[in-house]
Amino acid sequence: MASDPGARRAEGGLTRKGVQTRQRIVAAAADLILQQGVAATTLDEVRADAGVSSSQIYHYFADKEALVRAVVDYRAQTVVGEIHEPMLAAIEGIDGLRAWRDKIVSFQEDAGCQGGCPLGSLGSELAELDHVARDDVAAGCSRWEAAIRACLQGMRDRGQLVPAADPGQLATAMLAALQGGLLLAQIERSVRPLAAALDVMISLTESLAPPRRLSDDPAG
Amino acid sequence: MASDPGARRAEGGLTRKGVQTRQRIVAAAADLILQQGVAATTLDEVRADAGVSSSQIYHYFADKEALVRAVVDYRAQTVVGEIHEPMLAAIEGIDGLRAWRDKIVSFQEDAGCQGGCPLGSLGSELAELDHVARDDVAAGCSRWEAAIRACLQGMRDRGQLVPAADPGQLATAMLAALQGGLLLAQIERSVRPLAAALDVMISLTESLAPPRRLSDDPAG
DNA sequence: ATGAAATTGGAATGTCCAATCCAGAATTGG
DNA sequence: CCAATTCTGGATTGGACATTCCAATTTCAT
Repeated sequence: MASDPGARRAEGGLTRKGVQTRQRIVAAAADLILQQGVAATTLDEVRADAGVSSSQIYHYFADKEALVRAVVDYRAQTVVGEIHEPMLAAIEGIDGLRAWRDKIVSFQEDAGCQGGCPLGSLGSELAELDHVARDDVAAGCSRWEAAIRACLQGMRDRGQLVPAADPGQLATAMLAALQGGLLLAQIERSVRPLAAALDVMISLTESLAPPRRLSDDPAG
Repeated sequence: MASDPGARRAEGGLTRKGVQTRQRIVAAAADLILQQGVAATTLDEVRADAGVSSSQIYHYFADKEALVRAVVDYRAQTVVGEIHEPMLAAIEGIDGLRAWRDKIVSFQEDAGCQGGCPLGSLGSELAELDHVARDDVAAGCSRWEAAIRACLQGMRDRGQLVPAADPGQLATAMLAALQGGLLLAQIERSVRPLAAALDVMISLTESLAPPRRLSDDPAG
């Protein structure tokens, strides 16, 4: 009825600055949680790292649980939506898959194998404590799996994999190997298990390439 | 010098009853921690479930951290030492590997996919918070991996796998697939990812069987 | 049996941390 | 500019939980 008064902007009812502040809080919380887990991260640490005051957190989030859920959404969006989906969509063959593996391995190497998977470790810690958060993580994993499947499906459609190959099952196994490899790497503080798990899965994929035929054009 | 007085028994200086009480505390803590994680498990819950009083916990353990470390050792011993090592040692071929897979999958099915891996989830939650506990989990994983490797090595030695197969790398990938499958199953509340991951790894192992030769005895 | 030491019970303590409150500052549409 | 409303800051509160304390009981070697 009345015209919208005050400083309203986005749908959530936040001004430009408000959106920035909220984002700063989520990012700070996400970093701390990756480093030390949800339970060990206090809102006071988040407050300090984000450079905000205590009441600001409660201005944007109902409670810690709501902030954690925002962190889950943030991780799902960045890890899957902004990193893996584009990378996987650009893959055109086994070599692309190897480059994908190399990026993952060297990223963990640079991180000193700390924190494990930003999404998977959230799932492990929250699965039995917050069913909404678990569903959100599950949705992220589902998206991730679908991106891998689409990559493999594309390879099969282009004749780079035999028709008998099952992109769905392979994608599930690939994601499991990735998650397990990240976990073992975190525990062992070495990328060895991560690299081995991905290498085995990629070798398997390579073994599903159709046999070379004389009519194939090697320069294609 | 003086003869050992009082009710001393084992090396730890505990009587029979003391050992039982301590064991009851560790088992209760292990169950609670599997269900809801380390941070969400209070010592008061452990006290109630174990049927002991508060001071007893502090009689046997210096603090919560010490109890958690005891739980890690307990899990490593039961999961790896008492379950998987014997099972893997008894495997004689691909069929045995499939039976191993079936037991893991139906166990998780019965558990409603709750809790994930009793050892792996501890690793995920503790890796960045307690380096001693992380080392203990790493030692357990290392034993687990060795048991899988010995199983595959045995198959290769018996000529069930081609000489080019690498039991070390395969075992690492198998454990990663298992851990990742357990995590995804916990998040998705379905054994689907766990079954798919193990099936793919076992199919791969099967594909490493040497080709049938006419001189082989099909009844052997 | 007996006494020294281990074991047990329950109440008390102190700290940490999530969550609240209210007053003051910044922002924006009109 | 101005008034409405959002945004911000710091102090406060209340509860949960790990940890401590001491007295009472049980256990076991001799």
